[in-house]
Amino acid sequence: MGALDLAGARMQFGRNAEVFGEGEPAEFVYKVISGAVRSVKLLSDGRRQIGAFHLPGDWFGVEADEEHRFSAEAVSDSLILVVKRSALTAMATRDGEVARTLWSITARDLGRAQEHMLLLGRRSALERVATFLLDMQARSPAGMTVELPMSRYDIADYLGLTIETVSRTLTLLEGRGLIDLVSARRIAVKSLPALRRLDS
Amino acid sequence: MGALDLAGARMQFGRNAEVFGEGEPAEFVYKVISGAVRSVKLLSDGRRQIGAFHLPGDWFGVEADEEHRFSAEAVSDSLILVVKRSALTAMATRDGEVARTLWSITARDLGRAQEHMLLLGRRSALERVATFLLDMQARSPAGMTVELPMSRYDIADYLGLTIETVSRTLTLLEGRGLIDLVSARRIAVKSLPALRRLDS
DNA sequence: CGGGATATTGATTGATTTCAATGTGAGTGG
DNA sequence: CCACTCACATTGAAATCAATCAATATCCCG
Repeated sequence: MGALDLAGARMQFGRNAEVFGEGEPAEFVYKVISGAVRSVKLLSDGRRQIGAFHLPGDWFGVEADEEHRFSAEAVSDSLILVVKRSALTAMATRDGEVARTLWSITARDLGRAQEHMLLLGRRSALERVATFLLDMQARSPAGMTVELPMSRYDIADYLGLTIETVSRTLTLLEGRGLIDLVSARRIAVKSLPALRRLDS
Repeated sequence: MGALDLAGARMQFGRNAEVFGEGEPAEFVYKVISGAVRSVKLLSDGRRQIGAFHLPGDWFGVEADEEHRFSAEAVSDSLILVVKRSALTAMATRDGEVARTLWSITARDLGRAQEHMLLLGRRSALERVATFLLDMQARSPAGMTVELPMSRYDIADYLGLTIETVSRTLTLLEGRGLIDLVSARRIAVKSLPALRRLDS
């Protein structure tokens, strides 16, 4: 994905700062350099659905449409690469490879959304949390210790659960010896296979 | 979307016939001419998640990747336009507009998946069913009478509910005077605004 | 006119939410 | 350096909504 990295500015966003809002013109595309970003939709009654977490290396905010379908907020202090979209679409009309890359990013997002859909369908709290931990582990730099940049509240809104249920489920997994709750934001995976067995 | 319609064959699929399977090479792309198609993922324990219903005019099975991420099955007897994918991607490398169209289809799928994600998140059965009815109404040819090509079982697996809950919720909506259950597969919407109020 | 699949309705159970209280930990100011 | 505080997290008890188990009912379709 080299081509897209060109001509971008690096911007710092503080914890909870909004990168862009739902419905805003999709003037830029973004890439996480460090930190973490969440894609958020808010319902009228205040309920919140987090569509995805974006970790270092992930592109986000890439739309085929003219406006952003989600808001994006920094989960923790984050460094973000910001690239002007018009430059890209102009390139895409000339350069087939750029066009193909943009399509791939959208397709990858679609894959993620579909997986997430599956997760939110008829799955128990235990399955949801297990799947979430496996995903975070797989996307973590390395090792069996996972650093969670997000709060329980974020996790709950991502999994379609309450913070209490997330908390209880983590405690349950610890009780079964599958994980170790080193601290609230740091979880050591003791048995990947056992977690995978919960992931159906 | 004219360009994509070229060079396709029309194929008939009977009720419940598989159009393609999850993991199969994505050799063709498809468009519903008449009937209805469901995108399906199966979990190991038999639970099923329906990712989308495709109605006449909808493209489906368009992948950026080399294989299909869902299975597709005819909900009712359906006439499907089948277009060789290699022809398209070849066109896409030469013709920027075709590339752009393919991207748009994927982006539209993404939008649908994201909406569906929202639906499957923390929403009550009443909200899910109301949203489903509104969506079907909006996609229906015209009028306030919606023909449902799919079974309660399909609806349940689409909404992440059981058939009993779907059935009870429809009965509840009828009791409240928002809809009329003309027959199992035909629902008359009596009050669009009232349904919308349930859609948060 | 059956007959089997599909749908509705009823009773009960159970998982998750809700309400409520307590615990923990990071950052701040005395 | 320690106590304080506020946000975040855990734990407990009760309520609730949907799932499950079970029994009809209805509708196509042959």
